[in-house]
Amino acid sequence: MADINDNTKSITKPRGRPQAFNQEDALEAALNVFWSRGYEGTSMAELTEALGINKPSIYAAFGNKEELFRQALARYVAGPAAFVTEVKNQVTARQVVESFLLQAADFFSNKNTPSGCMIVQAALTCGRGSTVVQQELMAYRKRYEESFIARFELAKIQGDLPQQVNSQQLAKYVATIHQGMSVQASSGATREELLAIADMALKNWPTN
Amino acid sequence: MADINDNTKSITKPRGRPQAFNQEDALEAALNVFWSRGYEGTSMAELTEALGINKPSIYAAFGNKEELFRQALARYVAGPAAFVTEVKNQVTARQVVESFLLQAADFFSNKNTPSGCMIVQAALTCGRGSTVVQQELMAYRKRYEESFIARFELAKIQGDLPQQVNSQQLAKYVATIHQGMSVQASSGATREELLAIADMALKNWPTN
DNA sequence: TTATTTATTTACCAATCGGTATATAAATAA
DNA sequence: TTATTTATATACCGATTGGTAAATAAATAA
Repeated sequence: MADINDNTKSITKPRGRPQAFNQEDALEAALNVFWSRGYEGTSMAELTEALGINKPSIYAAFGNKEELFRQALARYVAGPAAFVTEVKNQVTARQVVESFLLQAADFFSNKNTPSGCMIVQAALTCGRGSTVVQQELMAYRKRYEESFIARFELAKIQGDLPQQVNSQQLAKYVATIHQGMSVQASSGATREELLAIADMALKNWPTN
Repeated sequence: MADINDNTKSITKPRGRPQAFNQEDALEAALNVFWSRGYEGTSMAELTEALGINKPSIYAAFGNKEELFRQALARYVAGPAAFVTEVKNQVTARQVVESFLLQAADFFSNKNTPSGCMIVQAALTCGRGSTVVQQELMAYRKRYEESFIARFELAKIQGDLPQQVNSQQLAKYVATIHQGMSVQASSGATREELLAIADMALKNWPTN
């Protein structure tokens, strides 16, 4: 029997005038602006300029400024910042954190992208009208921290992290280094300087 | 002979209508708004509300928004954040940093003041029109870092810090912890959590 | 008292903010 | 062709931004 929701024939061309821009490219351009200027520091005027698209087209494609920011943020997490999730596949907790901080040093000082972490910087402070975005970024940071806690608990079970280690504290310590490095990067710290910071923080790894 | 610029007789009352508000109190109120909302996140409307003064009086007393911010920042440095300078009077480098990070933990989590460090948060990202303020805050951070470098060099001369220590790297490490703690505090970290981070960072102190 | 000086209040300014109504252009469907 | 659908460009919206002109109030000086 034929499926009523059969969409296999949707190879047919869409009905009206085709979009004149590549939506992924536009989203990446928006990401770069939000990443370097923050949420409130980015104006719709600057976005139209950077995307090469007029405002009504942006609103038709992405909703509004806040929605565009959310989609840009999702792209940031899945794209340039994906290493933060991937490092958890390292075999030991120590290797996870080493890989995390060293890659962060590279990432934050990459001259082809804005300096520092978008999730840390995009709305640390903001006006009354943007507290929703501010809290969403806080929630992102909290979730990342919790994922490190879970990884450390796993490491304790697997035996590569001492039982007496406080996973919450260790995760908060690692997150703090990461966030501090982000501030340093946006203040002009070089790759070498960031690597030296990461090295120093890693000297501090708990042992039996 | 009488000094032409003799101002000793300036006990005389000023000429016109007296200021109806206490300028120091107003500046402190402005500091609190800028501290919690950042430079761009603070509007003149919110300032008039917080200071209880109309805009023309603010402009007459402080210049403009940018100047008011600068004066509030100077008050921040000389007042609540004065401990950052004072800790350098501790006798050893190790004591300087310990005192610095533990006091920062207290300071950032003080419930009577905004969370985190104004110099870190007030303009990490901003719109095109505020890059001057952004760079001034960067310069503040750089100066603080340099003052720690100088203190560590002194400690090496005084013999309480090993000669092979790289003062630049150590100062950058300490600054990174501080800045990371600031982000943590503005994300809701408690005093105890911040103290645990500081303790962990201090475990890492260089020895012979 | 009257003149002068300074601060406050009110009302306003141009520019910019995020967001949209309207008209037109470019595609497919019939 | 004509109708329908969707995207574009232009021009505009009310609200808010930082900042000020003008009128009034409160003090001292003469």
